[in-house]
Amino acid sequence: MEDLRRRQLIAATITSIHEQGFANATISRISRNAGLSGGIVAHYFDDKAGLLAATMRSLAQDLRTETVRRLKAARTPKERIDAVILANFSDEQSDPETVSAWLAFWSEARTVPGLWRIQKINERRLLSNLSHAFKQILPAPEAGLAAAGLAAMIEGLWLRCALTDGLLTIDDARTIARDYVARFLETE
Amino acid sequence: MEDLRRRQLIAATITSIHEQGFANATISRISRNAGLSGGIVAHYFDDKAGLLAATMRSLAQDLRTETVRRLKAARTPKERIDAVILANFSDEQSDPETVSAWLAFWSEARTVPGLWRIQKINERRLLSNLSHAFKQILPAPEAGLAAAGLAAMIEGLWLRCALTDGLLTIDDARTIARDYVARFLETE
DNA sequence: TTTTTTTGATTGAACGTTCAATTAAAATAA
DNA sequence: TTATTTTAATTGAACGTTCAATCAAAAAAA
Repeated sequence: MEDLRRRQLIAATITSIHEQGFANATISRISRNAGLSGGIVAHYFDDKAGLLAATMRSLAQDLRTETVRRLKAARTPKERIDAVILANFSDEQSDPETVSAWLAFWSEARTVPGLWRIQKINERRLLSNLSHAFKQILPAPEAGLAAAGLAAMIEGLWLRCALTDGLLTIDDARTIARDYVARFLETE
Repeated sequence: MEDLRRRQLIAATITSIHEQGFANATISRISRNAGLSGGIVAHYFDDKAGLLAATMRSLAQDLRTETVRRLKAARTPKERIDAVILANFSDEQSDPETVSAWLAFWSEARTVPGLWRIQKINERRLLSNLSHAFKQILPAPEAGLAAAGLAAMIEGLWLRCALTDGLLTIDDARTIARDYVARFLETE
């Protein structure tokens, strides 16, 4: 029951942020979206800050699970880089609600310590996955540049997906990211 | 006097967003930061929404001015692309307060029509500047990919500058963006 | 003086939190 | 089984706080 309710409220938080913006994602709106009463948030998450932190943790966890799953199937460094790209642009990770929520949390995390920690861990993991793989196929200085560049590009593509309203599709994003990687590898 | 006050309040809005986050950028805090009283906002901007829209417009205007200035000095398509990169990563456009404010407005613009229009115009201009230049030195399909890719990368690098706390410097960002462009041009 | 600018107190609405009351479920006893 | 007790889950209203908006009054400028 506890797990179900927590999942319900986290899902309703993401939906609320997507539909009305972070500022209007109030406890009463979130709980109404979840089909529950307002008081339930305090029961399962202590307070609103707890619900928001749990929501961001849930988003990070989903992305991590998807990434690990695809990395396991990858055999070469090149495949590992592609796995990270495909994980970030999978259907679940790049649906509009998820992307909207990520964008809101990026903005919010800057000044909220509890969210900042989650953000840093996530960011480190992305960069570490990419660095490790690039270092096996490129000389050190170029590998660092490729990893930082691809990490920035992935998040930039997410941002544009959230802000372009269909002008840039997930498929375009995949193509652009993969093309970027290919340009590093074809000189070998 | 009117221009001075408007500039004061817009600057105070950007500072407030950077220091306390968008949610805590209240009228009383913004006006206190500007050394003025709370009522002044209504006098010069009607209401808070007016001040926020004016702030985003001011950010977009500054970026536009800087871009136009550098584009005028550019002679070749390659120089025009570099001008756009250098404008986006100039000292004024990429200082922490400005980047924090942009991030907050990106998030907010999704659900606020008045901000969404500003965002769309800005986005179109960036893409148009890049597309036009790339089309003069690359075949059409590759030019579109390069323009979309560089636009995403520029915003992704901004995002990382706002969220990495000095781990990625403006200088790194410039290097990564320029390297991306170079990889398109060296195959010619 | 008249007009413009600025203040700061006031208002009403909306928010997060808290908590006593209610309901449903589970455990125990008859 | 049926009745009773206990536990847990959930509600919804009340409270105090904070905010944006309003406005009458004061200050400054013309």
